[in-house]
Amino acid sequence: MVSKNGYELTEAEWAIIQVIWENEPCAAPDVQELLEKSKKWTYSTVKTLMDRMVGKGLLKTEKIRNLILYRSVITRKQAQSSEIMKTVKRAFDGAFTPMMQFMLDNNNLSQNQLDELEDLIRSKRISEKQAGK
Amino acid sequence: MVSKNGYELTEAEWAIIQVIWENEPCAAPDVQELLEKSKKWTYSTVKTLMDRMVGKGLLKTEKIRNLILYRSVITRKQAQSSEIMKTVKRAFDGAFTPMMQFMLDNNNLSQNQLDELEDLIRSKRISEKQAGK
DNA sequence: TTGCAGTCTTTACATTTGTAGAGTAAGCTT
DNA sequence: AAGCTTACTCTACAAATGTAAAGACTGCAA
Repeated sequence: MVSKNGYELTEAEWAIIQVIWENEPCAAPDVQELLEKSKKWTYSTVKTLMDRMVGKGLLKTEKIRNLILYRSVITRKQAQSSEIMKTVKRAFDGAFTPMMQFMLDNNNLSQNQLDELEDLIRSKRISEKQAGK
Repeated sequence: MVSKNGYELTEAEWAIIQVIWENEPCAAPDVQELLEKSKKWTYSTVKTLMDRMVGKGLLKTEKIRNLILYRSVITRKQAQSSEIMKTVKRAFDGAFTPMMQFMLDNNNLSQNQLDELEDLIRSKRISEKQAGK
């Protein structure tokens, strides 16, 4: 199952799909209301964006009587992965380790964060070893 | 010196600026030629893109007789950093550690890569400790 | 001096993205 | 039944992005 990699969400689309992931399934007016604070979008704007996303296969709809409910087609993980892919391709020539190295070097993380990461790597390594890769 | 953070390079702009970083200073025809293989852009296209980038402050020019030389205004690191910032903001709510965690979990790195990272973190931690942060 | 090769300038056009107004349909209230 | 409310549809429009053709300039070769 090769998940078609490459969901290029725009800024606005990210805002919307995040709300949907949290409230799935939900109607356009709700999404608009939930975004009222952060974005100052009108209902029209939100609805237009959502319908475009349906067209792109990012969302899907289900009509119940005269109400339209939206759901996401892609998971948050898929979207996150695509986003990272895009960055690693564009800015690091597709190489992950350099990208992580860059992040370690440039985002002065706290000792705790570093500890966390080290733990993560260690357990990761162990599980990989067992999986024999 | 607060480097204005937020250089949103588009896909095409990335392609171009990479060539420039490698060949700085360089003329439009050269950039076009160097990209011939990967992108199938005509001279017009490349030149238009480059001039727009000058308008955006991503590149600058210098005219020598009747030849125009281009240079980058931002460094590769700045661009990389912006790219990562964008991703972490959009897709990880601004939190770095979760993003790195995600990368560790989802890009099955080899043992060697994991080793490398662990080393990096370790030395990072030590230098931070000495810097007393 | 004429023309060609190389470079630049101008203009254009389709698509995508952000943003939204205005009109329409349908159910609820009185 | 008339009107209000809610949700939806259609249309629009500016800015950004991708892509490029056509024309203009200029220095060198014949």
